[in-house]
Amino acid sequence: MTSTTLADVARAAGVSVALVSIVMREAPGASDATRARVREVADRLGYVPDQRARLLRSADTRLLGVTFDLHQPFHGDLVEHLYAVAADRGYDVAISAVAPSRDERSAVQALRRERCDALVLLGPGLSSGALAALGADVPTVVVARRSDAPGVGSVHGDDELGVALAVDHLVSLGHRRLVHVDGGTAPGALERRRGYADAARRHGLEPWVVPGGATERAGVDATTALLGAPTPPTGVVAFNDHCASGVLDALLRARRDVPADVSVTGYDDSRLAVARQDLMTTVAQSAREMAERAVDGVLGLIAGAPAEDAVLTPRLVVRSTTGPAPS
Amino acid sequence: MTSTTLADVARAAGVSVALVSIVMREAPGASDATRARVREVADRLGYVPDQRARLLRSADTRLLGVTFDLHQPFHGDLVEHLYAVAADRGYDVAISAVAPSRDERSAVQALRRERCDALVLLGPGLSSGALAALGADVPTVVVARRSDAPGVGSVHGDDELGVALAVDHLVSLGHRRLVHVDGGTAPGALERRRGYADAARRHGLEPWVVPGGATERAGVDATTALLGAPTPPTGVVAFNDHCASGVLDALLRARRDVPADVSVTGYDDSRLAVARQDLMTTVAQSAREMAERAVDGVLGLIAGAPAEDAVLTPRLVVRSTTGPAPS
DNA sequence: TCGTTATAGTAGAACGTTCTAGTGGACGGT
DNA sequence: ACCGTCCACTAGAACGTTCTACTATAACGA
Repeated sequence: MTSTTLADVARAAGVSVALVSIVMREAPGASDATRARVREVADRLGYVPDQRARLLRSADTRLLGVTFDLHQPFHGDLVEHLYAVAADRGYDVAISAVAPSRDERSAVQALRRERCDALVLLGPGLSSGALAALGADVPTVVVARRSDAPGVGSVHGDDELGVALAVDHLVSLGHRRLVHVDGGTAPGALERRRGYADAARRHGLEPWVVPGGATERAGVDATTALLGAPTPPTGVVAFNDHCASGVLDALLRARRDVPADVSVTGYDDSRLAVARQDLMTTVAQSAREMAERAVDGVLGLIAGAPAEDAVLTPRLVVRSTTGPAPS
Repeated sequence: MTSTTLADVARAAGVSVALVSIVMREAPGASDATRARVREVADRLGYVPDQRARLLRSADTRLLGVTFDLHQPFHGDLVEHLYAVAADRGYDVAISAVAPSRDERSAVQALRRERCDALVLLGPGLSSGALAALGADVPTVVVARRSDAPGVGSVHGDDELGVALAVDHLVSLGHRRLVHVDGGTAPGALERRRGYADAARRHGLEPWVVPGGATERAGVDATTALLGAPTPPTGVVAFNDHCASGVLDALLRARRDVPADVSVTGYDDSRLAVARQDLMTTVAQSAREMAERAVDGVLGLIAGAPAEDAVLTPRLVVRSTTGPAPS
């Protein structure tokens, strides 16, 4: 039941431990003949290298610690890309989940015990003080959040620009009565609110913001209230895809046709945006690009570069929930 | 930048390495006075124990490896509970994600390198041969799937019973024209199909199954086809919540009222079931209970008990997508 | 006074790997 | 014949912890 070690393989192959290590690491210093023989023996014994012992020996672990929220689909996308990007740069990834019953401190602590070379935190709720303290100990980059902590890098989308893209799109389709169902106190909500207001004014429109949130329910509730308005909007810029999904639900229930009567935009281009029957027009943040900037950010920090704040340009994805304004 | 070790703390506190180890582990063998002093020094130096070195020394790692699908919300729930249950049993959890770009083999291999004491695989797609081979090396339990591999435990819901609960519920509401939108080749689809057919016949109804799938789109497509039938169903038993969500979408689009015209049931009680405006009637599998059975299953295997197949009893959650059959 | 026993503490091996500093032999040039 | 160089390979230390075996010291009963 106890696992095979380098020493077992060495004994069985009649060579030294060091040589087996050389062969397993594909390092120079062994003839092709012995290489083949050692490999054969290792396979036969079912040898699996012990990661802990390996890392313990070498100074750097080439391990990137990532915390993410288990219930945030976009984090799933990010983690997937982080695996790929890190592998490409020769790094391994250790992930640690955050959930209602498992706070961020525990998640980070678990990674620190693993002695990760650097940390990538996805949408962390940590205070900027805690973040700064962490960043002082280990190279850290936060994703999908602005970093206000010195020494800690960050990667996030340009939310103001993203919302402006949605507004521009609707205006170009002839819409004049635009409403923003906002994100309340969710991260990024402030920027999106501001982006909406600025864009609206730029087009000579009076900003119209109703309180919402980051969930379907918030979208439903806001829309129900809106439909009672004397002159309902023809275009809705929702805080995110979840919220937009709620908006669509409520509109459908109220027998409004999308996009003939009302156009709706989401934000995030999550799985949700393409799961519904009507594919959603939304603002996409490239998970791949975010992952790349995050990994390169921490690698920079490891190499001694100063922390930087990477702002990515979002992209409008036009699908079937937006169309010409009703005449 | 290099981290503080036991030796550093020992030197600073003027005691031996072993004593610091004793204090950090809260093991007996140190006076309260020194305990306090050593702790103070450790805190001051910012000592964080090195998990790798610690585990390397002790024979068992008290580490449970878990693989899960990044894009499966129910897996998120399971992982969250696994963290809690494992902690309760004195075990730590290492998670490794499966995603389109990261196959199960890599995910499992990463955990094996960590020398986990046991493996819990959530909804694995591994062949039963591969599973058996794995189980021979390390105690393994699969969750949300039947294990056909000898030596490998499993935990899953009683799908036939779950679907029967949904059918019974609809029949008790007076429905007679029930259709099952099935899950195609998805895991569990076969059992749910069978459960539906048996239950229908038990009530003297002719089973009516249409091909579906595990996605919103499948639900939409199946429903669109159904609405063209000469006598459309009054009750729809969908393969899962995603599928049911698509069914609801399509019904709403077609101006059918739920539940006045048609009743719909989902399966899984995922976040989706309560995210929609109309809270979904669905069959719940307790994630908490699954996590408990899974952890206890692997602990049993570690202790030398034979592998077992735990079948959990599902529960019907009645919400607002089901109601009396139209007269 | 003397053992006996409990308690506080220490030295050093061990875990499985990588890395440094070699050893010894084959080969080639002078 | 001799020196140098390259190559395949090895011995043993090192990483940071835990664990076993051991040594002092103090307290206690007789």
